[in-house]
Amino acid sequence: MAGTSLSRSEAKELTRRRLIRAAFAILDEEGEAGLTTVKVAKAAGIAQSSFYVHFKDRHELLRALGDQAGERLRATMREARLKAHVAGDARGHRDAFRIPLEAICRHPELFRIGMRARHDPCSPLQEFAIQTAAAYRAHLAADLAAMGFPTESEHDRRRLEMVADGINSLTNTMAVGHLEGRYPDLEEVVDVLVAFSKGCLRALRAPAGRDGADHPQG
Amino acid sequence: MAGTSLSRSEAKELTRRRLIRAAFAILDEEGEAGLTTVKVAKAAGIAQSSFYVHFKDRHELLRALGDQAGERLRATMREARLKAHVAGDARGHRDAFRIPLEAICRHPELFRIGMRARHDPCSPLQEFAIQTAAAYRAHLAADLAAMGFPTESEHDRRRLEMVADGINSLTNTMAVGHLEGRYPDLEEVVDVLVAFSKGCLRALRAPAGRDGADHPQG
DNA sequence: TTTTTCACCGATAGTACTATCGGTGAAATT
DNA sequence: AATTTCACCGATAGTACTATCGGTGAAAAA
Repeated sequence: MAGTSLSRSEAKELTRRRLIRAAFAILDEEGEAGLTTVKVAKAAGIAQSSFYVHFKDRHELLRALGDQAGERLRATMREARLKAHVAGDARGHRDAFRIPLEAICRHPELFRIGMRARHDPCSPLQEFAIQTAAAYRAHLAADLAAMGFPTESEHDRRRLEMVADGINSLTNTMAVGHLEGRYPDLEEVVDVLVAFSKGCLRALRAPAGRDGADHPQG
Repeated sequence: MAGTSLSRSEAKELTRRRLIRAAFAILDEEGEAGLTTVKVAKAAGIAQSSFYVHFKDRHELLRALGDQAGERLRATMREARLKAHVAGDARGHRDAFRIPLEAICRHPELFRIGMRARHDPCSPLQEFAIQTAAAYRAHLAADLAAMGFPTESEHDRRRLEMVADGINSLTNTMAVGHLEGRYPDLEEVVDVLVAFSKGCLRALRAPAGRDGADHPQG
């Protein structure tokens, strides 16, 4: 092996990274209930008691996991914004859906963990998951406004939020289907997402649907 | 109090029901990690050891919870089918979205538990949650086919599944938003769901979109 | 009335995990 | 070279939960 001798701080940092990597793997495979100091330490190749050299307690590990996941997410969103700006209009539109899908596929374990934490009230990661969803929603809402959604009235803005929320969940659902092998062609997934959003855009730009004047009971 | 004297089997059945009710409450509030025999028994007002009079072990309780949730869901879906058949076309369309939403609002704790279990590999309820999602998807796919989605080719059928999957997740997401108070008007939620699905229907019935002939890479 | 059944109880053995403590040897510092 | 630092170790106290066991009293059966 090359470079066997590491400085003490380098070795510690490496061990810490091993712990976090092991924690993500366990979190993905066994859920939060399976994430014990015993298992994480063993998976990282150190004694259980040495876990506390790196983290004050179990809770601090979870906080570190959330931080790291958030960091990775922000990087992905920066990248997505950049690419979308560079690309043209129609192409940028497809990218707006493809890039998040690709990001999910790059780190599916992180995505799955987030999906789980989203609805788990006893998870320290729940707050992170909710903030993540909100951030992605805001990201999307800006794109949709640029696409032509009206944003004048209070009603319009709430509807925009609902649509962004919807497209977010659609993206997640399609990603799950893709990861489970049900929708193997990612371009087809993008097609469906585009159809959903474009269809919705068109339906909502037309002032009223076809069922009633506005909506029957206010 | 009236009818204080219950037969032994009646009293036992009542205690069992108290246990299940307590279990659902704890599952909703604290997640599956908080669902211990200690807490459930205490919440139901019996000794921890007496838990085992009613259930072989902790796992059997979870199975019972899944069974009960499934039973309630099937009843809801029967009801929805019935109402949709009775109602006319345009009205039935709105109902197809409103009825599941109302069912969710009737038992939000059950819904939340399902959402959580859906992505939790160590949950005995995961299988139930996945089957529930699949059943609802099938239910919806039939409705969509009736609405005019093409179902001839393999490609069409997969796309139909994707759309059903999508509408399912949209319904869930809107329900969450409604339960969290972000989308207080249920009719508006139905509007958005209708717009999504009708828009998608229209976009997909037209053979190709506007970005490319079919989809670039096959 | 006498006997049996059984839902419930308290106590407890066994298990798994958290977090602390003193010890150790190699890296870092002096 | 002598000393200090500290990442890691094994041992262990403390905690929470699961599941079993023998006992109890009232309902049910005889």
